[in-house]
Amino acid sequence: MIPKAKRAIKAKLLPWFAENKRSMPWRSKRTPYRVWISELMLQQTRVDQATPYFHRFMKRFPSLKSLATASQADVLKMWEGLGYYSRARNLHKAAQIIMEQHGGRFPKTAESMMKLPGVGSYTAAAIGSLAFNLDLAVLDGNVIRVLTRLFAYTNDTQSTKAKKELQKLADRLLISGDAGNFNEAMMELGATVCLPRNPACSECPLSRTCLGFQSGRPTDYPVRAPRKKIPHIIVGAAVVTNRKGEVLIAQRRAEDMLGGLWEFPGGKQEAGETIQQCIVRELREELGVNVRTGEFLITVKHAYSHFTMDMHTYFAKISSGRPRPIHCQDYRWVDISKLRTFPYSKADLYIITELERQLEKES
DNA sequence: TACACGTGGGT
DNA sequence: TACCCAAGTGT
Repeated sequence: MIPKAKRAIKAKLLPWFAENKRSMPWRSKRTPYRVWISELMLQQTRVDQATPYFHRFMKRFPSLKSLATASQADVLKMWEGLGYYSRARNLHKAAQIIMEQHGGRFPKTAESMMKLPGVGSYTAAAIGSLAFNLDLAVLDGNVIRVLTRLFAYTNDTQSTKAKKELQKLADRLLISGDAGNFNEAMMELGATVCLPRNPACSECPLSRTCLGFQSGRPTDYPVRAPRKKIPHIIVGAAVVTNRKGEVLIAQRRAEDMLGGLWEFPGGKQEAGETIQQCIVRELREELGVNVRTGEFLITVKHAYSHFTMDMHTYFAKISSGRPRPIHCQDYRWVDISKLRTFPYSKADLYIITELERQLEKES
């Protein structure tokens, strides 16, 4: 079965890929740096979403050195809106490690790459195959779907055992000397033909070899345990202004979710608490100030990876105390026109947009 | 090992 | 609407 599949990949899939590959900016020049950035951006992210970020990022940080010497805030600002911000924090750290410990040269083996923060087995194989032509097979969501259908593989793909077996399968199918094309072809097939819900088997170059297709139920694969339900929380947040018309923003702690990003201070509503009481308590805990809440601004409804949130946002004024960074990394009083120079998550960007809209309306 | 970690598009 | 999913990694 494996030799037959391998022949089909060589005779059918690679020619299909040559004909059907989409134009992507990082394909033009496959330097290790460019491949690294693109692969990180593409983790759990669609090509269309990552593409504009890649262009902007390469313009702002054209070299490894420019990235390593930048501030974390600048790197996060370029990553703003892409999500999974640990990717950006790790990327920045890794760039500094490469400058300091590798003389500015990207490491050339999978083992040394995987010592870099944020580079796991997938990224090491992707960079190795695409930038250094190493015989390394990637295993991502696409490849898992293609392989489980191709071989009608029924183990839960989230198990360690299945990951190992599927990696071994990919290793054995890999076309030696052409790993980059093999990897991209497998992923491209998964992304455009071997789709999760509605696979286009009639257009698939591997359908004659595919046990999933022959079973008539390709969408039975991959097999995985059902997801758990995710919780919903209510959050109160404050746009605190002072007499100068400046706004108080706080920087999230490095190790927390959205670490290093800035936000309008606030937090999760507790049982038996009104949203105003929540805001007063959170501002006291986070920044050591007492506030009076004022007018309602906006409710931001947002879905994170592991919970959903309604963030009720009110204006507020400090009634006593001076801000101190207690449950945050830093704080700043910022003119509204300068708010966007700091990096935020999407939820807080919605607040800024609403703030600007109201300001526009008043003038 | 299972869960934390963002966001946007598709059905 | 609510859920699923996407070129994963770290803990």
